[in-house]
Amino acid sequence: MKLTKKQAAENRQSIINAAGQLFRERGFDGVGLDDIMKTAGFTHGGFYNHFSSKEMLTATATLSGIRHSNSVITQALSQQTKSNESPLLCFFKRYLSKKHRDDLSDGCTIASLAGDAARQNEQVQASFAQGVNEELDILASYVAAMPAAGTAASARESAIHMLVETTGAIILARAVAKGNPSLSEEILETIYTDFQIHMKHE
Amino acid sequence: MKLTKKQAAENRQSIINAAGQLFRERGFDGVGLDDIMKTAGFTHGGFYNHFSSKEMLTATATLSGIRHSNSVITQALSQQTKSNESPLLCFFKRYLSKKHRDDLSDGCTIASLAGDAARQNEQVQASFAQGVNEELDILASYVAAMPAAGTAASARESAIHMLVETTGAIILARAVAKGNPSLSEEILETIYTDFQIHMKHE
DNA sequence: TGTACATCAGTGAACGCGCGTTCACTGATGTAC
DNA sequence: TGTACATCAGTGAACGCGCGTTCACTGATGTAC
Repeated sequence: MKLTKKQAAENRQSIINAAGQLFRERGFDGVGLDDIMKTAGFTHGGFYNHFSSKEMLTATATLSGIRHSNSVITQALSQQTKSNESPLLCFFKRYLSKKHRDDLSDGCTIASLAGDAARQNEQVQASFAQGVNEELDILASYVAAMPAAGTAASARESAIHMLVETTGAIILARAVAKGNPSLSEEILETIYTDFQIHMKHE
Repeated sequence: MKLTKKQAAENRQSIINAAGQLFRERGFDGVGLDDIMKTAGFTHGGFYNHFSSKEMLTATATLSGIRHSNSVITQALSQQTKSNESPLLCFFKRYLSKKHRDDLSDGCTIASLAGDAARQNEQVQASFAQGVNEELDILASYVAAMPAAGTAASARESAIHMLVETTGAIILARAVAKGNPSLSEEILETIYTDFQIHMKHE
């Protein structure tokens, strides 16, 4: 039962999407091809018609997942907010919320998989780096367009800073959430409050 | 061949130490009890004489690993540096170095395992949270003792900030190291430079 | 202090189970003529 | 435009292998008397 090229491409994308979701939830090592193919709606023997190995899927799903998260950011930054709240601060509020902390499968791919990516091969890390760079570009171009913007170099530095603080806070908040909920919230709130203060000064 | 209580306790600690090192290197899911027991110098059947499950070892090795890292920090902060450089800044320089980034097995336990800890049960996360709180205490009491110190609350906020930035930077730098070495270094340098500037202002 | 026995940290083999990968087979699609 | 055939995305079963866990056994230690 051969499929049309379009149908085959759609099925391939289903596998990538299922992998992205499950990887974010359980990590690269915590998910089998069996789970992924079942989630995508197929039997797992057919996996190798689309990818040569689990590592190839890992690299593909990583970039696809980060790009999906990035598109959410782009959308959030382009939206007008009620009141005169900055869209960036508004996004940080959502990003540093308990809701996002507890939502592994639909949340930020960088935050969910950075720890795992450290132990992956060059190919997976190249995908990860590509996604990170694209997010930095989004943040830097937003900062550069702000009223009190400095140089392009300082915009990129700000972007790196924002990325490190937001992902770092979520990663740590998740690591202690079940064991010490108040510490987890304290971390998120401290970093968010700091963004609030910083952005009023600019 | 029963052993003295002292010998048995030492052997138990060997297992914990081996687990800590291997977990930092390869993550909780990436290491088998076989590897751990072999590294500690035993056959793997004996594991259950010391721990009731892998999860119990995971919780124990996590706290032990973080405490070991914390003792390194305490030592670094109490040391006088040549020139009048701050011991804290000096520690950050070492923490945010390529050497530390590439040294998973002897490096910071929080940074190596935060991503994995997010997917562990309450018991492991309680250990993780305990270790994080102890590190925050170390940093906060150091900040509180600085010449320009503010309130105790602001010292803790500073500590959380430092923890999030340093671990966040190392985690992201590791995630892209093999795929984009210059991005990896850029992240480390940007965060370190920011600490330099901030600490001169205080 | 000596003796007899329970304890328990080791060993090494075995157990199910899930994993990544392979393979023979199917049958609709896409291509060559 | 029709026909004949190669292609290839599916299925479902099988393969080794490594994992966490269990178990029978060993023999020195620690304890009860």
